[in-house]
Amino acid sequence: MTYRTHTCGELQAKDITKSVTLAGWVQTIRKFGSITFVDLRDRYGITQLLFNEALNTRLDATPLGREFVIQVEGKVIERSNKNLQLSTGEIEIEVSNFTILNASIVPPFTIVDDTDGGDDIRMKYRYLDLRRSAIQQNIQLRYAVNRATREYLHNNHFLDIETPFLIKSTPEGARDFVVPSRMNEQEFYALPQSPQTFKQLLMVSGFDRYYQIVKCFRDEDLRADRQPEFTQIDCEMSFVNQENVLQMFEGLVKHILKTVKNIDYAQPVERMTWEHAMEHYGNDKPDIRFDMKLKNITQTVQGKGFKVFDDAEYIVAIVVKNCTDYTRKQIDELTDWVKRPQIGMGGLAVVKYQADGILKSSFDKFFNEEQLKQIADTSHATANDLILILSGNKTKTQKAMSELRLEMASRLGLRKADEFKLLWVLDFPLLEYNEEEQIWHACHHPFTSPKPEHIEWMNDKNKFKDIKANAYDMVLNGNEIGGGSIRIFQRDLQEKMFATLGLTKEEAQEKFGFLLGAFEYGAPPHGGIAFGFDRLCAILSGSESIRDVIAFPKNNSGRDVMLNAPSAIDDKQYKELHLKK
RNA sequence: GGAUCGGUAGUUCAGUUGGUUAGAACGCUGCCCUGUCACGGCAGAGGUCGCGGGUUCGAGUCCCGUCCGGUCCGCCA
Repeated sequence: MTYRTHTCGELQAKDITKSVTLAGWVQTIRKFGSITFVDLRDRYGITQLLFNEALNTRLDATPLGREFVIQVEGKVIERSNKNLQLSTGEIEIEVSNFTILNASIVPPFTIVDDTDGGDDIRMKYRYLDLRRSAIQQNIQLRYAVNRATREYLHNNHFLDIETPFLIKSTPEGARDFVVPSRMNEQEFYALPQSPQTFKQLLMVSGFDRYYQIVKCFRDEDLRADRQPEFTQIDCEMSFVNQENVLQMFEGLVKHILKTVKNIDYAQPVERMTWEHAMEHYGNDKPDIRFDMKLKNITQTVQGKGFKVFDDAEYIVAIVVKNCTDYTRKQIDELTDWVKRPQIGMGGLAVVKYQADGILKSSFDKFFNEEQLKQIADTSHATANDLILILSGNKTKTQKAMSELRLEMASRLGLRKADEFKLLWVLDFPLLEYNEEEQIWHACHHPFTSPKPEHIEWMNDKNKFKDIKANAYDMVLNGNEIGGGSIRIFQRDLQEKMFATLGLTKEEAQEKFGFLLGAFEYGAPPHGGIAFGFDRLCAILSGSESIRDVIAFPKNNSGRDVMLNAPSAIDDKQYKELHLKK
């Protein structure tokens, strides 16, 4: 038996008079006395069926309901009223025979693009949600990105090599998911946070160019763009310097943009140092689709008797073009916005550079016209511009202004979903200080190579914060989509790095002895990068959350609400795994 | 660990200062309809207002606790 001769998305005017068999899901039923229209859906599209009881009394569509799976035989005929919104809108099927392959109870939400279902119910019935064409397109885009990645990397002689999921728990970084070992009492595997050490060992083994589109696991709290299990495009290369890596992988992203979105990204990918990004954008992943850079105006505004400024460590401005018409109400609303706990600023100072050249500020009591002009000049504002100013502790103020910059751009429509701007952020610090734990952590990871000229600073704690690494992030529209580094490949430097991070020699040997050992047998210089595959797919599909590009995602609490996982295990399992209940 | 918003019909939501029998839309059921594609018309069914406690003559509404979900901070080498 042949279930179908065609899909629901392919029949056109040229097929008129053909006899066909279609199978799919009932999307909607529209009954008009003795004739009934049924929209039949599969992943390829929708085809309208015509059930005409005047032709045959068996063609009564009354038994059908939404989401029934049916098979129909019939003839392709021309529609009297065409529907130009459907690819199959010029034709319909005059049904001669139909079979209900499987009935459906009434679905809890309607299976249409603009569904009435909320997140919760859609996740519980994810298999129904996945029938919706909007989600199906995301999943198809994900596959397209996967294919484009494999194609590019294969053409550049990368090998896809699988690495194990049951590995060893390591210190630092994210929390590990842990798996108890039945055969090795009181011992545990960990699921990999990334295949980092394995790919480095593959370089030692001479595989030269490796990649994997691979699941990684981190037991940390979730966000809209963070899942406990997520997918990376994980890559590593031998005998490369930083420039080689940047070239190779901006090529990859350009290839993906071309293949998946048909975008010719001809211009070179912009580059800036981490320090430059922090100073001019207030964060390490600037959105460069628009300007509105942060301007440090601390020197310009202090000493004028305005306590808010005089007491601040750092005062920063952004210039919002053509917004002097902002009303008091809008300014008050922005002020409330920066006062929200997530931003946590005390207030917002404003200077309006009016079209007539007159400057007005929210702190006119302390500043005369000329002093306001100095602020305008320092921040490169001209007539018609609105200057927004935040002040306070440097780190917090930079971060808050970075958020305000994005918020203003969103309000002004400057963050267009169909515009893609790539950026390399370079020269990240090697180390960062964790106030809470009072220790230095690796900014990227402990295998990242410091810049050679900074290696000697690893002997001086006071210079730790100044050590830069050969580490780089790729940023797309203000999202970190990938990050990597040139790695340490000498045993002594790696040991020094572990020591810097506070590991004793014994701990380093216990946790990473295999890697230190490998470095003694002729490890080649190497480096690599890993891209957040889910995040990349979310951006390319215009999705707000990576959940929209993952077939079976977890919710905010790390739960799979469809499976109801995680769940309790039975007593027998506790016993076998040598766990106490 | 913390902040914040939400939980009312199958679904998405409204519900005023605490006050009669808790509403709308979509969906669902039945009937009518030969050209719809957001079909239309008529009729109807459908509710433990997340859960527990309290205040009150009276609680969907106020208070306390708790569970669930969204977003964010911390965290995410």
